[in-house]
Amino acid sequence: MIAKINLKEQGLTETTPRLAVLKAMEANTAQHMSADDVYRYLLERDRPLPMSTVYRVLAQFEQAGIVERHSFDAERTKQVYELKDPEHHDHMICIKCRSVHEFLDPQIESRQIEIAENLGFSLTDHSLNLYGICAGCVQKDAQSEKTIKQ
Amino acid sequence: MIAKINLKEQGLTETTPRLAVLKAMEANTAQHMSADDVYRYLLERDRPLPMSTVYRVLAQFEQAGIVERHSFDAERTKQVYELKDPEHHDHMICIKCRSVHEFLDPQIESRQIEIAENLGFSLTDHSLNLYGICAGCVQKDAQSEKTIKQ
DNA sequence: ATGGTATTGCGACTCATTCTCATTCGTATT
DNA sequence: AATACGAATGAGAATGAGTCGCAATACCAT
Ligand SMILES: [Mn+2]
Ligand SMILES: [Mn+2]
Ligand SMILES: [Zn+2]
Ligand SMILES: [Zn+2]
Repeated sequence: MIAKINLKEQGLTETTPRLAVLKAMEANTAQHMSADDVYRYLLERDRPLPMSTVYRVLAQFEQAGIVERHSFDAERTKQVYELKDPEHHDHMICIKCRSVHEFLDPQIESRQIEIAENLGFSLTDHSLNLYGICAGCVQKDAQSEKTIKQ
Repeated sequence: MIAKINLKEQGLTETTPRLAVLKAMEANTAQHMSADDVYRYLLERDRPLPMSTVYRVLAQFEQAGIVERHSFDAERTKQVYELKDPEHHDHMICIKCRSVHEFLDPQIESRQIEIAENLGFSLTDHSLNLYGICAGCVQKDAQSEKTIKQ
């Protein structure tokens, strides 16, 4: 449940493109969306916005703390956005099916703070991504192993 | 201390470009080097290699497990490489001076494994980056605060 | 309405990285 | 030592995500 976002309260005037992008994000809270995902969503479900505007608005939203940007996928770096979770969470990404699990581990969170403190670092942010093979894909893998052996 | 690397043992024939890139990496273990850093290092200290070859060789090294690739810097994604640490470590990056501290925290490491297990994930890899302001930059910040107030 | 500021649309641009392909190298075989 | 053949390289073109510049619009306060 992400609180209803009011652009004005975030210091952004309510323009048509901004409202459109916000709607796109709110309609897809289950996913992490690339700029292109937003672009295509609006093209199909709403009104077309040029990519440059999509990027610009997402950047404005990021600055305003409305969305968060991530680069999963160490390699092919296409960045993705999601509405900012007032809590905060980290991500576990399946390298087979690209599915993403979100989690929050208090132990890890507090260790990070301790580590930073010990080094005299003033911690402002962090990103933790776990990569692996999700339960579903592990099973599929086991299946095809069998098939091959037959 | 990173063990002497033998290309043949890693399944790579010893060609001049490969040896050059390897030397560049070994001469700069204190840093995380971008492809361009490697390129410029070789240009100045050794023999010029085309960027395409630098990228190609670094990719080969990555596949062979000789180097690791990271994208620090959530924003301007220029990737960096380092000789693979047989231990493994995570990174804390100063957002002011771009300096990088390496650390390894057994608690965090083992929590990650537990988290993955609990979700049925088969963990293959992870990346943890802490962002903040390093001790040095915190001080500088404090200094300039004072100066402004005068 | 008027003027001034903020935002948008459009295309051009950047720049890291990858790709293509002709040439060259490495190595095994006659 | 010539030949053959796949592997690796060099040079530059191509790709593609993301950014920029700027004229046209929209928004807002007088
Ligand atoms: Mn998320
Ligand atoms: Mn490192
Ligand atoms: Zn999966
Ligand atoms: Zn610093």
